[in-house]
Amino acid sequence: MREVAALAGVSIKTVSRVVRGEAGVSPELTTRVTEAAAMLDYRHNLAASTLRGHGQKTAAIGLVLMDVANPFAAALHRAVEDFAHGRGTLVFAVSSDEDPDRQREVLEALLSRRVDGLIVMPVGADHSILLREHTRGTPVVFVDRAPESAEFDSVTADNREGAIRAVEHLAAQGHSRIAYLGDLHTIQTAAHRYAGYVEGLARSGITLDPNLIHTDLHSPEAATAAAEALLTRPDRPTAVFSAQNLITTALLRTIGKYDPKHAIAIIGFDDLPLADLITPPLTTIAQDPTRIGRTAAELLFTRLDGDTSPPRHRVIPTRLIPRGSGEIPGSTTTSVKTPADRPAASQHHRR
Amino acid sequence: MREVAALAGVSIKTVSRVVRGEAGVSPELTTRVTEAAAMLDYRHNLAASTLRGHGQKTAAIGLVLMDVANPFAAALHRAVEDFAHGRGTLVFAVSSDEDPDRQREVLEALLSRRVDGLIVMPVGADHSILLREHTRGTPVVFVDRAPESAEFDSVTADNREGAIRAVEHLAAQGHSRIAYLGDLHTIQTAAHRYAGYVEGLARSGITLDPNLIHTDLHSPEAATAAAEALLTRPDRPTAVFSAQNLITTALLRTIGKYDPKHAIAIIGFDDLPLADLITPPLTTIAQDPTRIGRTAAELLFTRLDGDTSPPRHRVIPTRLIPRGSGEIPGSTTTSVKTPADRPAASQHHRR
DNA sequence: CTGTTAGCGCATTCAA
DNA sequence: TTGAATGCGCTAACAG
Repeated sequence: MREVAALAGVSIKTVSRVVRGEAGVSPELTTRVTEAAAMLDYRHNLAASTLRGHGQKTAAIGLVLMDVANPFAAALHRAVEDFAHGRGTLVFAVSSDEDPDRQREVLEALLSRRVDGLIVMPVGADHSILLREHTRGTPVVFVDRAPESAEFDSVTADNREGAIRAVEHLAAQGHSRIAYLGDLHTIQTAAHRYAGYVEGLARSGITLDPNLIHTDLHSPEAATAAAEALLTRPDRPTAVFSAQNLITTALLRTIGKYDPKHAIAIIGFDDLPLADLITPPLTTIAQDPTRIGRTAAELLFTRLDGDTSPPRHRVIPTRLIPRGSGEIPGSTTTSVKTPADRPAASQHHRR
Repeated sequence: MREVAALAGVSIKTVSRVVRGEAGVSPELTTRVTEAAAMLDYRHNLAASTLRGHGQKTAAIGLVLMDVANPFAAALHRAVEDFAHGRGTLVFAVSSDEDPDRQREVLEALLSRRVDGLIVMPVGADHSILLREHTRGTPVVFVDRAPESAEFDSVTADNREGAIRAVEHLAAQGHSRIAYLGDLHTIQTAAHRYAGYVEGLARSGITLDPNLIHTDLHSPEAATAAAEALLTRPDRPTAVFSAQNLITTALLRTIGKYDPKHAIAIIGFDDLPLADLITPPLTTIAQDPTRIGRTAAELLFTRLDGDTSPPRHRVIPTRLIPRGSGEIPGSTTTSVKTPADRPAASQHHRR
């Protein structure tokens, strides 16, 4: 900057003004400075600028996801990026892998780079780092999962409601043996979806059968094993509610072997890219990651703009997308299969 | 930091040493400093540290993708993140949307934050910013697409070879009317895949038919329109090579209407998440985004470690994954369909 | 093993 | 409208 000033024959401060686009520099000097900067390959150093100026803002935010490559997370990331881009802000997206230790690492890395704010898909129950940082003045928004302590802003999908709808939808098709496959119970969304499953059964007047419930499925292998266990039972379920993306995929890969006629109804939580192209087309409870991300970014930037009102908790509705797999009918009664049910069923699962 | 030093009763430099984990501080002072830091909620400011210290490294790199939400890009991102994480480096991932103007914007944003290096999926032909930055000393690695000027390191998939393999595979199943659907010709990968298509036809002794070729399909709508045009031709193709992900998806969504019996063979470039679950299972030329990303990160960090050898160009092989759709046989001759071909065909497209 | 001094690149006083 | 001084938070080089 000194060199540019020298070459342009002005003071350092004038260069600073031009570079930052401040008003109050004569056009002539402006062009002289611009040219000198170009000539010297000068580039403004935002880090140094931040050190001294404008409220210490780094114009960068941190986004902690379970995995930047997860489709849900990636869509959310994109929405946050777009909003931030409009505000001249860059986003550091990092993966926690649902591992509290790794989350701590990445949070420290983010914080030591003095990000202006944080959007976090929290893992684990220990949010001490975030709490400390929050009281220190860094805005924090939770996404996908709400904190136990409602001190942070949050944006979540309506997991419970979505799960209820899924179960009621299956019950409405005549199913009463509805199985549940879900992720780690420690993950809040999983817990909520399970609660919704239970509630959905209750509302439909169906008695919960523990034999049809598999939780804590956190790997494709575990999901596959659970699906196999379920499908090989003598009294196997007529419908399955799969409460997570990867579990649904594992289920779909497994079910062909045990249910070649597609007699078992399936609803998956969270939409899948090619859900409409598989056989039968997959009925899903779709979340809206783009809207969740945008909403989270909105909340964060509102805080960055100085809003200090009480924490807000936004809940984004889910959407049931009936495509076929969730509309395969079951027998209306639990124990007896009337012949009348057969034709209807076959109509649905025929290609 | 000064406050921490005061509270711990040491000099500011000692605090610096402790915070940075430098050797040569007595255990006693270390704990005193650590406690004081905790008490004051002190956090190290990496930006300021960078300003003064260790070769001006910010421990952040920039990753310019076409879209952080694109599955290929997201997988690549994750690989880069993992490698960078092991080196204490954070990554700014941004989306260019294949738009040169937006790319310029995000590059400026990245560069003004003084990232240590750049991994870029380049768009457009004007790489002046990158060239300037490169000569200024910032390592730049191109991914997915190689620069015309071979001055930068690059990591690309073997697009041409993959396309050749796809076409030869289709030809080997007896197809000779093999259509091509491809993205914008200005995108290097698209051009290479097209070149591979042409070469594949040549090697198989098939005369190229311009009527079966649709390029510059850069939106789902364009892809759908092209697919419809192709499928409603009187002399429609018996096989289609779809050279891009989104185009393949559009094709699959369209083809059901015109080819309910699955008589047309399809190979798609780039693997799809549920490719194995659709009907018929989709044969693809799979890239390895994880390996591409890791390799790019390796090259970048090698440069950051001071390697100044000539530019390297790594080409990552693709893999043909036969799943069914690419193995649907065609008639061995172009004009005559012998009855003998029929049964074989039906075997394949039956569910 | 510890402390002192100087200055990274820039923006903010305040003065001209 | 422009410029000179001062310091942001930190670390390198050099003492002690």
